[in-house]
Amino acid sequence: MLNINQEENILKNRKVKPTAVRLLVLRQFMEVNKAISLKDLEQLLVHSDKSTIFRTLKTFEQQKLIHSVADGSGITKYALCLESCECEPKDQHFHFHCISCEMTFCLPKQSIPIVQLPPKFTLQQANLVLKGICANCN
Amino acid sequence: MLNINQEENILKNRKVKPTAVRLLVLRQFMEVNKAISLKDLEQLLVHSDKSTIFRTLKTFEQQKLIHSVADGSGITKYALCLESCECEPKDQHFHFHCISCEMTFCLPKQSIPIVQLPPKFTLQQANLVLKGICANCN
DNA sequence: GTTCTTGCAAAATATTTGCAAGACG
DNA sequence: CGTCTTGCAAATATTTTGCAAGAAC
Repeated sequence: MLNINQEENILKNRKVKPTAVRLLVLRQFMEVNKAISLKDLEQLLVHSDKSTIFRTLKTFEQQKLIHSVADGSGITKYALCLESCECEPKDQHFHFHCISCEMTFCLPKQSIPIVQLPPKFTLQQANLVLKGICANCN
Repeated sequence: MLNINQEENILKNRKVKPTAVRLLVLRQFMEVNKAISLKDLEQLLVHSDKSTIFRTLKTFEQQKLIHSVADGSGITKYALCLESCECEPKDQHFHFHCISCEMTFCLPKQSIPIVQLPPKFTLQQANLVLKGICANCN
């Protein structure tokens, strides 16, 4: 299928060898459209090993295919880096965490707020996590 | 000392019985002036038990004396709720995480950026974590 | 064959709970 | 006494690594 080739290309573009598990993990990210944890993936991909998925996440993260999201749930989640997500020198990540269904979504990119830092502090990345109730739960 | 009474009052004001461990934990928060983890406290308060400190943190959090900080380090940290930190319906937390020394500081309150949420999403809290290099490491 | 990936097991790290003894009123 | 707090031990959850077998090139 063309789809598979597309996913393969995504990986190749980031210098990640498109192995079976990696394609499965990438596909999950593309399908769910929200931030998911290692455990989530474990349960979605019952035939792949936890540690393999773990290392896949680290590889993806390193190659900027995904980024980690600390949404305060205590479990590290990961989300796809879309075009609207610039995983570059000055990262900016916006996420919404629903305190009802516990889902975490990426929000479309918006301009970063101007925040005053104390003297001599230099900024590299900004993560904004908004919490509340999502449309489904409202 | 007057100081102790002051700390006792802080606890009493939040309906928390000022026990020995609680006073020690509160004092640590007031002294360090940054976000600290359970493990940090364990090491600072060698004579207090881990689980007691843990429950103290939960109690403090519930009574809005402290709030948790997900700074992406993988370890949950906690920081004092100062006057500048309104742990109320519309929470806003600003933190700075130094990727060099791994310290996490509370930033003084600033107005939260206006962020456009998708339809039917309602906002209750906003957490902004900025990452970079702090003054000490710069 | 050499390098990279995978699965299994297990280690390492973090968080949380059960329970009985003790403190406090 | 009765309630709340504490320490100890241990369970649970989460993240991470070692290693040998297998796949890819």
